[in-house]
Amino acid sequence: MASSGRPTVRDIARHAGVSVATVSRVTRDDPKVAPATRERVQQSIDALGYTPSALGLSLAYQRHHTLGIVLPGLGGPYFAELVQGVESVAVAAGIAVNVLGTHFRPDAAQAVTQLAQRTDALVVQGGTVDQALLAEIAQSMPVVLVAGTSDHLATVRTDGHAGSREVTSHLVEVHGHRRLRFLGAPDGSPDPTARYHGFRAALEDHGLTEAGAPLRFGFEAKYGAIAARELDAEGDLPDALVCANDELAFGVLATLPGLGRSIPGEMAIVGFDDNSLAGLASPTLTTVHQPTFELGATAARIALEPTRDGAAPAVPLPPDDRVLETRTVIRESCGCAV
Amino acid sequence: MASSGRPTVRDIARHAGVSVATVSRVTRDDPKVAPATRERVQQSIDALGYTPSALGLSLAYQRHHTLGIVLPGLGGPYFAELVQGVESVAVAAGIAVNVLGTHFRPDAAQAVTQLAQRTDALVVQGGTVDQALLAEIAQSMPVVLVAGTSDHLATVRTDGHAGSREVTSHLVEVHGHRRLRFLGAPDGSPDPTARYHGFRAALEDHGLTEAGAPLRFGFEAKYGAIAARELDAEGDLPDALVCANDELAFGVLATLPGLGRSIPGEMAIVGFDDNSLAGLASPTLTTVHQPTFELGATAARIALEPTRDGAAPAVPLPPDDRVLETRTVIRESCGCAV
DNA sequence: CCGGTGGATGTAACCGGTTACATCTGCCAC
DNA sequence: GTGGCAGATGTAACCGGTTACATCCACCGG
Repeated sequence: MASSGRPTVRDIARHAGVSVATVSRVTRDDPKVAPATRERVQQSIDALGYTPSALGLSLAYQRHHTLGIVLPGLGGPYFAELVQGVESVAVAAGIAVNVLGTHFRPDAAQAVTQLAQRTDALVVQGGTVDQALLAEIAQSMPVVLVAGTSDHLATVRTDGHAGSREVTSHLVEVHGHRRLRFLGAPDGSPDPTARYHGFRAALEDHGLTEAGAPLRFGFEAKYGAIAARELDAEGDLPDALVCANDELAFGVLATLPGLGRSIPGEMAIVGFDDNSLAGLASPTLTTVHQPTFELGATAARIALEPTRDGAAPAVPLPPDDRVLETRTVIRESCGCAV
Repeated sequence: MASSGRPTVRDIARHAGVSVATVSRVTRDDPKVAPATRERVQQSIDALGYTPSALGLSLAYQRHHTLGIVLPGLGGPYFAELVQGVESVAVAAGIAVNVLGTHFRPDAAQAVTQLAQRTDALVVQGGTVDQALLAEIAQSMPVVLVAGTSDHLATVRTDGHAGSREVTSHLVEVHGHRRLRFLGAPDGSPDPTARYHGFRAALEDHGLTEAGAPLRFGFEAKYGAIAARELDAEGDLPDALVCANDELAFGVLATLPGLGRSIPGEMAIVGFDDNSLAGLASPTLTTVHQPTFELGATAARIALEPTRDGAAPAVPLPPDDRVLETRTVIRESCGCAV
């Protein structure tokens, strides 16, 4: 039945009049094949259009040559850039990337468990998966947590607390703002939480303890727009708005001026991430730069390290905590002229 | 060596004192097992923490229980929503989704070929993969092209030409604009191309043949911002700007007003897609609604259809062309008061 | 008492690769 | 002429599941 479906090693072996071992040697460029035989096998391979099955290879090598990455969802430039960072490393190592979005999936835990079965290592965005589950998975394969902290896992993150504290201090010290609010839900994911705490720390540094409650919203641009409309409807705006990420800030930026409220005239605004849009919108966005691409690339490097030389037994990763630098980028939206 | 690594069927069989066939019957809920035996096997399974290997299952069933989706990249709400549509169908069918971003990958063709090996069906966004390659893959597995046309493939799309023509006509007929420009590179992907041609058709309908060249930019918000700065620098704005998607429109919206140019006062603007942000920004965005989620869901349904009952031999899909409805949504940014 | 029946279980082949080890060949040195 | 060796190739087991078919056994009716 060589006719149905894709040809297999045994089809090639029969066609070329050799054994499967020899065919395998040819496909793997094993030098222990006589030139004439190699030539004959190669012709059969070309004639039948043979490609080794990924499934068979995975089974034999006990390796999938695939890296899994778990995110809440695919929306927004942060995740897009993170994934690109991961891919840049994986692709260079000849490893495929498998992206899983957990947002809106009730069966996230199960989906991650399945993903773990189809991959050699996992890169997980903080706040997407229960840490107990992750710790268990991490016992049998490399798992790297991005933008989160853990006693048991390898982590890669930036210091959101310090960055947020610094940019908030700028608003208070340089521009003299005193009524500041935070936009973004400071619970759930570790990143927004750290940023909120940095914001609070800066306020306390300056004796501003009466800060209003954070505006609890999701992290996509549309929530920035919704928040902007609410703020406008409330009447008086705060002096400055510290957003959990740039996306939210753009949502505000695309809404408030249209409602007749000037930025930064009536209200200053700062973001977090330093998106590609941050330096281009008007006013340009004051924000905290974080190396998102590098975050993904570093996580991928750590995750793939134990898998590197073919033979390694995919040992679990030791706990570790790598912190990448952030940098405050002052532009126009805080009120600074340029 | 039952101690190292995950337990297999044979480990369970030994532990429970039965054959592998019986273990397999228990895991598959085959009724042909005596209750007492089933109980004993189940205890061994629980004791050793056994889960059938996805790899073994795939090999035996010749099926991956995985659907692949190919996109240019993960940026922007359009793709996020498309993926969610695909996932909604796949997850309900107990099928995993594997997302591949081809953007910035020099080896896109190879990556897609690999993906095809690890999945049962493919959903491909138009303009990401060479059609000849797709046609070849489609001979051995179901492939659905989203937002593209083809003589040889099953396709699902919306009529971007008609939608774009309609919204452009609105700008001309209702608001009397005569100097219109199109934002977005009208080559490469089929979607922007169709929208550009619809735009041109509307102009010709009204005898406006002197339209300027399209502003050739990518399709992310940042390019909207760049275009806005260029337009502002040029001096006089067109009467109206027709954007290839909402993202671009928001880039413009987050930039031009800050440069002192009012929208829609000095220039009207319309988008395409009807993002979640479209009704929230200010001015609210006039745009063409397209059922993005449904686009993904429909594509997934078609792709998975031949795979549905376990036994089917994954027959290639017959060529087909399904067109989903679009609807023009008039809001404020075209100049209409609300 | 014996043959037939059907339910429970085991054996072994198969899915598509890799690879340890065995075998076969030709050549060389003694 | 023969033993040893090395290089080329084949055989068969293995990775982790499923499943056609064989086997075993208890029970039944004649």
